Amino acid sequence: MIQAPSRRDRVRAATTQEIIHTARKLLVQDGPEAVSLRAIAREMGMTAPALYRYFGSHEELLRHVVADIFTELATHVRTAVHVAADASNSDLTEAEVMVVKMIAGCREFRAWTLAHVPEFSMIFGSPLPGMDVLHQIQNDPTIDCGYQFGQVFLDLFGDLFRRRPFSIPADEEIEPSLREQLVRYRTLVHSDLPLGALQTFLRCWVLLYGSVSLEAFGHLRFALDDPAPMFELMLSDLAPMIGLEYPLPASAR
Amino acid sequence: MIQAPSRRDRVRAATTQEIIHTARKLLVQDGPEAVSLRAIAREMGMTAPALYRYFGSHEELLRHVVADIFTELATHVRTAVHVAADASNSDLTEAEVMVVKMIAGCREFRAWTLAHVPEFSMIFGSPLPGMDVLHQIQNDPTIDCGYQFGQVFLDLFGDLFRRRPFSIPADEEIEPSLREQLVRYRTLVHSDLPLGALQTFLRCWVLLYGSVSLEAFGHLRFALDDPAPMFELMLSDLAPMIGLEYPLPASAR
DNA sequence: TAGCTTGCGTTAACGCCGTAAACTATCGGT
DNA sequence: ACCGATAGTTTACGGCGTTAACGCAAGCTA
Repeated sequence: MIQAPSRRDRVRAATTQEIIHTARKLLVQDGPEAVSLRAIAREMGMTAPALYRYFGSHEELLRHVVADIFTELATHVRTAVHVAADASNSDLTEAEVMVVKMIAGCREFRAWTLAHVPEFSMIFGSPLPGMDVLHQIQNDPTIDCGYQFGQVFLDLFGDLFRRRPFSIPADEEIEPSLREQLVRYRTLVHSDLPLGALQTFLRCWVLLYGSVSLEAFGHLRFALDDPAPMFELMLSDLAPMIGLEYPLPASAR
Repeated sequence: MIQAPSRRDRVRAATTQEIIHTARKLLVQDGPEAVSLRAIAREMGMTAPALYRYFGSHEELLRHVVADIFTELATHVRTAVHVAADASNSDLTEAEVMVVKMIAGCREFRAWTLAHVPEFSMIFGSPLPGMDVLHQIQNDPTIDCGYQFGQVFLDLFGDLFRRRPFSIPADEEIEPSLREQLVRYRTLVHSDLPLGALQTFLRCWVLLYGSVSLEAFGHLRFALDDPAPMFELMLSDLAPMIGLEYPLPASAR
């Protein structure tokens, strides 16, 4: 039978989100070092030890913040993809729409990142020590949300491949140790894509992550003030890997 | 006239290096948070305020550590390149040797990184806040050493291009705003390479940085336990951009 | 309705941290 | 022999994560 929400559920559930959002606010306003338990509590009109009712430690709180950021990013990319699909020229084929969606997803990933550098640094910068161990821990929010984010791009990629197949390496062409790992990965994410497609997917991810994080972290500033054109170049590297020409034909823009 | 080294030069010059090395030791042993002034001083049998004789603040000390790491990495890559050249088959042409050197440089960058993840995170992870401002500050060791590191790969790249020219975009094919920035970059680093070569250089840097940092930060672990094959794939993406076939012909390995 | 339990907060305290100020010992040069 | 600089000390302040002990109010139960 269904029970009425207990006091714990009502109050506490609302407050954990408040804490996380306060932490994010501090992160954005004052940088990563400013996200201290005392500062969060101060901002909320509480005292620091009170936060221990909600999180076991400062680090656990941060991991929930990371999870929150991950899901927000995933949502942003997903909705940007849908918006692009809806707004696309209505006489495009389904396959062409997939191309539009793919490009929109990559562009939104970059756009969100540049608009949220502190958050991006938190989830994609140097990992908190002890992150390695997390893969063995159950029920960690970070891991789940990270996978959920990866799934957004993987779904996009899978749809594109099914509707507009492109050339991928055959299983025998894949380096054996990689092939074995791709098999594991495929079962982990319950995908039915061929291994070659997964290999291409990861290659695309390397490109996308590389160019975006380079830009966000300022590691191209030694050469360029505005790395935007480099992102476009990256997209032209990406396109042939998934059977597209780039820049896109005018009809798909 | 030449003066004998004053007491300041003798003692102080030796000790700043000691401090930096102690900081690095703590970084490697106990992680980035463990690099505190008190911990460094403790390790050296001193008290924390003594360190203020050598560095104006904790952050300034960290910037010197970053500079130290940058130069070490640059040295490692440079010597690995030389070693590879010396060890290479003696009946190779000069141009073929350049290929060997290029590959060796990229491999050493990855190898050093994986063997020094904490150091890599420090210099290439999410930037310390205030890094943006540093570009206006003079005499900052971090900036100089960062450029020095970049120069290693740029020299390698330039030599390869001169001895074994590959196809690059013409100036007119480069996106105008990027072209303008490349002109600035070229004068900044005193290079005489064509702009198209510099554009290709930066594209290679995106690829190399992306795959290596992805691996070092564990952002491929959601899919792969051992991302080494992905690095090889990245090299095969890189090779055609600079006119090489990859995997290399047996003679050049 | 009285009393007990539980959830959610407090205060106080411990040992870290970066940093500043005042002080001290030691050494080289005049 | 003294002076000034160098390189360290001690002490102190405020902020940090974390723990322990305590308080209060709402909810359930007898």
